[in-house]
Amino acid sequence: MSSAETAYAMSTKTKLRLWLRLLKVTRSVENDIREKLRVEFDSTLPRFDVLAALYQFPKGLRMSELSGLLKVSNGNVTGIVDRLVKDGLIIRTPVPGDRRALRVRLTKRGEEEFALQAAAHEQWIDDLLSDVSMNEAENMISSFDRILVELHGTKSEEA
Amino acid sequence: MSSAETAYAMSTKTKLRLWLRLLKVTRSVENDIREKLRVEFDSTLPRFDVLAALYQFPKGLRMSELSGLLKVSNGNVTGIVDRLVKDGLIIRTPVPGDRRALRVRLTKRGEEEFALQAAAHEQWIDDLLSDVSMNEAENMISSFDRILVELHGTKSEEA
DNA sequence: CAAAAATATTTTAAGCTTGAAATATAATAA
DNA sequence: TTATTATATTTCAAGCTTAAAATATTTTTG
Repeated sequence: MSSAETAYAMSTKTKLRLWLRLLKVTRSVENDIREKLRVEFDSTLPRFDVLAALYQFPKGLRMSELSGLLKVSNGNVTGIVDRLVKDGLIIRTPVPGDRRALRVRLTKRGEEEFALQAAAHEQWIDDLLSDVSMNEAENMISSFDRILVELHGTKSEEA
Repeated sequence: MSSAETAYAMSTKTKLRLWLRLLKVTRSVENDIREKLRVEFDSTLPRFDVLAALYQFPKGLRMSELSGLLKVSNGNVTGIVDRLVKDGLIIRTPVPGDRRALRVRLTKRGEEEFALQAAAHEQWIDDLLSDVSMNEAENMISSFDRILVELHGTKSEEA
């Protein structure tokens, strides 16, 4: 094996290790947040994600915009939206001029409820990552931003 | 607002940003791997995770050891194991001396099949993270290791 | 205009996930 | 020994997730 091959193999193993750590950290934090949403707000992570997306778009989003933003399937969003509508946190309204489409937006109650959840969520994350220094966080953020460009770049090159 | 409060708020926002990037990268890679497992091996991430755990323990694991290792619920593992058994990749054997317990291990076929999947998986990760330098990867790994200590430390202190 | 293609959304089938309840067995205590 | 408590696992109900099929509507094309 040449030294180039050796270096390549090392890098492969290191990347695999990186991925496994990334996964472990993410799952650990996710499990924590999931549990807290369940206990403190009787809610779930997918519901939180939908509310968070709609909170950013007060005028609402079409179902397809919502699923595109969250990077989940259309059919998936349908079910979550159904339940949020039933709970009175969001509403579906027709889109004038296109009878196929529906716009979804937060109700007053949904907005108030999400504001509470978002504040708690921010604090949970601050606590969970309390050990991370500002400097370290910023370094990781820029690493991730470059990785994300690569991940999406690869994808769009394929298309 | 004092300058201490300002710094605190900045750090909170930075950590939230870090968490959102972490989540985005992880989900993006996961979606990619999930798709590849589906197309190339007609399998899923949870199945891969179970096989990977069993591959490390040739003598097998009890159901509860398996769910503990994977950090998922007991009932969850039951279903995944059911399907893997049906596909002939793993087997359940009784534990001598304890008729409540079952040990699960890979079959010959399961071992061979997982070896193929693991090799492909390693390559997929290498490709997806091709933009990450060795140095960067190692820095992130040590950051994550410290974060993981914190995450688990917090948990065990609570208990 | 009428047929065909495209778009927006929902439904469906199968699998994943959880917490809680149910079973079965084992260990402990009275 | 028998009742109680603990442990190992499965079952259950509810919700999340996907890809593919089905509906409904709009746009494009012939």
